[in-house]
Amino acid sequence: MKAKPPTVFIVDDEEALRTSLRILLESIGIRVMTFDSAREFLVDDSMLQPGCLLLDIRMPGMSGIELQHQLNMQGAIIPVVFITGHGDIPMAVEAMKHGALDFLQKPFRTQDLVDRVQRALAKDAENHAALAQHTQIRARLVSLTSREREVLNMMAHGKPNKIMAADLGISQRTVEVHRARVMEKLEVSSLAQAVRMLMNLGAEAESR
Amino acid sequence: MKAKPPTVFIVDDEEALRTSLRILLESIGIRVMTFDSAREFLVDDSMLQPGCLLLDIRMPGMSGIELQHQLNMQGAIIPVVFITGHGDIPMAVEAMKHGALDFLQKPFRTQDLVDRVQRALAKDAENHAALAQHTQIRARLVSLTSREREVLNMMAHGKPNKIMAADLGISQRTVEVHRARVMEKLEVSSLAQAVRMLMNLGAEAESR
DNA sequence: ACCACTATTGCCACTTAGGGCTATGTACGC
DNA sequence: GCGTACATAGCCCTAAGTGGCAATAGTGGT
Repeated sequence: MKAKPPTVFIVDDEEALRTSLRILLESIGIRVMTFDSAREFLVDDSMLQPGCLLLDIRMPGMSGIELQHQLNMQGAIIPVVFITGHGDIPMAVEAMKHGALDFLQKPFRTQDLVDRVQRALAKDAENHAALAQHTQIRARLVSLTSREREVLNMMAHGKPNKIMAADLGISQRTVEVHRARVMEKLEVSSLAQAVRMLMNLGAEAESR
Repeated sequence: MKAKPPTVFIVDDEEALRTSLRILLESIGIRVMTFDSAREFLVDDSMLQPGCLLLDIRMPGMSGIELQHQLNMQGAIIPVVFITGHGDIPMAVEAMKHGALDFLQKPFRTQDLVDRVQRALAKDAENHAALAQHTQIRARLVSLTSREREVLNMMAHGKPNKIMAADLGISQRTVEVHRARVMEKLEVSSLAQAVRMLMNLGAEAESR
């Protein structure tokens, strides 16, 4: 598809830190984009792009924690690494429980930072791969009519056409037609593949 | 099946804390078992029982963190809540990354502790429910012969019997027999159910 | 040697699923 | 009103899966 270069998004109100992080990361060939406030990051569409977020907690206006919650509510999948000089344990624990990938204290060793950025970028690549698959599957599912969805669900539970016909109060032939359309729209050629497609969506939606 | 009462396991070297936690938790009707060292907990089989673990970090001998790693390596599923008076942020972050459910600092409000214990017990109930299901499914899968497993995998990929027969170099009738045995041993009556059973195992095994 | 388990295959009858073709009825938007 | 999308359903025929009955064969253990 499209292999956009991953970018490290840095949100921090201190220009000195932004600059030094930019120099450090660019020196190892990583694209960097900086923001001096959470708002500025939010108005951008950066959270949708591949990359990771290095986020300060204590900032004027919206805090890093608030930004994280905002991103979670928007369903953003970008990995977040907090960097802070004024954190405490409850704050770190809360951030982690809300899905932060890491929580780094200033001052830090550059190698630590680089390691975590790389782990975050790797995680993001995973997320995007999974998301791309889900998006495609969802697109196929929404193209089904409501009747077809009913039939699909019953298929996924192993009901034979005869039973479906009885349950739905329609003829078996009609069920067969719906079933054929379902298979066509989902772009699968066997019931097994259709079930797997559905389970891939359901199972990962539960996880975490 | 067996609804064993959940137990809160407390591992701390300070007797005073053990006692006060015991009194607190037992006062709200929760079973408590205490240990004064990580080793003592490990020799017990408590980590296999339903409940949760309240774990101090700084202890003589094996630290709480080390115990957590040990439990992870043993595949224990018991939720761990750290309680410590001498923690720092990197330690808390590491503990959380390694799957700790929470990380509480002393001194804490009793209500906070109770909340977290209850969340941990709820989480454990979930874990055990999922584990019980997995165990049962695994038991059925191991009862399959290797040939049956081959056929099952091909079934799950939607291959028709004719193709399986060709791939395996055997007659179609034989494939049908294996297929029938698979369905019987898995205690399912449709291909869809068999696929769902397999996916339940695979998908959750990947997650986290 | 005998038994248990597995794998193998054939025959037959019955049930299901799938594809092609055609056709009716309804709802919606232009 | 007309075209489109959707649901409905019949007929015919082929392909695939299921279940019962019977039989051969190799492997491993008692």
